[in-house]
Amino acid sequence: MEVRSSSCSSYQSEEDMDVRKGPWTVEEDSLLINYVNIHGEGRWNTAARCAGLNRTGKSCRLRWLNYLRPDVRRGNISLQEQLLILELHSRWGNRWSKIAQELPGRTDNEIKNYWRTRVQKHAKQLKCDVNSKQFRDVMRYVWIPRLVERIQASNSDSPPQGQPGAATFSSRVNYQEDNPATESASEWVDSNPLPDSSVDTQVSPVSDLTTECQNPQSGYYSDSVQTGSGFYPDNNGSSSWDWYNYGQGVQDVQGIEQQGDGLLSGGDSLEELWNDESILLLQQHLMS
DNA sequence: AAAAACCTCAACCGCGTGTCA
DNA sequence: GTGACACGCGGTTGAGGTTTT
Repeated sequence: MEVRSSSCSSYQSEEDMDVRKGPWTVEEDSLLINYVNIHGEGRWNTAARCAGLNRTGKSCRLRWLNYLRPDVRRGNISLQEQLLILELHSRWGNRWSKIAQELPGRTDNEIKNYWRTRVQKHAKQLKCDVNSKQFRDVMRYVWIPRLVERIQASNSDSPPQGQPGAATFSSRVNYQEDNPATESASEWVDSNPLPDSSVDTQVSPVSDLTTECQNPQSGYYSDSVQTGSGFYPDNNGSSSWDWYNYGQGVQDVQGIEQQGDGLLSGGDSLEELWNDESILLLQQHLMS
């Protein structure tokens, strides 16, 4: 398809044009793809004009980044990705674009949506604020360790073929090969037992998350939960989270876990880590 | 089978920041 | 210094799809 360039010469402000909004059509997508293939990303207002799109530059940029970009990855968020999101959010808060940088192919929008629809839903179920200490503790001492266990299990049992939303470890590793600067959050945590505002510039060797997960005794989570060292929230960054008594948090949640078997049931998605009983137990604990 | 409730996610909006003339 | 413009980010919305009643 030919990229129209005639409209490029005559500038029309967005106010002058009757700018289109709403869902993109296939033809609009093609126009934008063609334009970016030829001219590259950036200068979105110009792109909108020169590609003959009756859209704002902002809209073009968003469409490209969230949907049309060739490396954008769609489909269910894998367990590994869920783990990364939880870890990174606990460190960086709602800095979605920063978190997205650690999940190649995922967009900030997607991660933000995931957080709002899945994670906040569970906070609601537990009748606590998603930013409350209680919910953070639950995430940190119950949810994340269970996710790690699930990842270990699914990795050691059988290839997670056919599982809903299962991006395999190998795909995760491939991401890292594609993007060597990307480090595993688990590894980061392992090598950074204390909060460190320098994390932004840190580049650690690429790790294979599989290896770490295959060895629960040496894994970060089991160690840290037992010893009270490890994954701390960051009070240096933009996150508003405070320091808190990590050891007490461990005791709290261990108490929850001791209240019954099946606190967290099996399943392949993060949602399935929760069942009615576990929610009830956690609610009771949070009330006390 | 139909209506209501719920969920997901693409897209929009407002605001802050950076750059340049 | 400052105004205009482009860009990027996080919050929010709403249409459409799915599930429940």
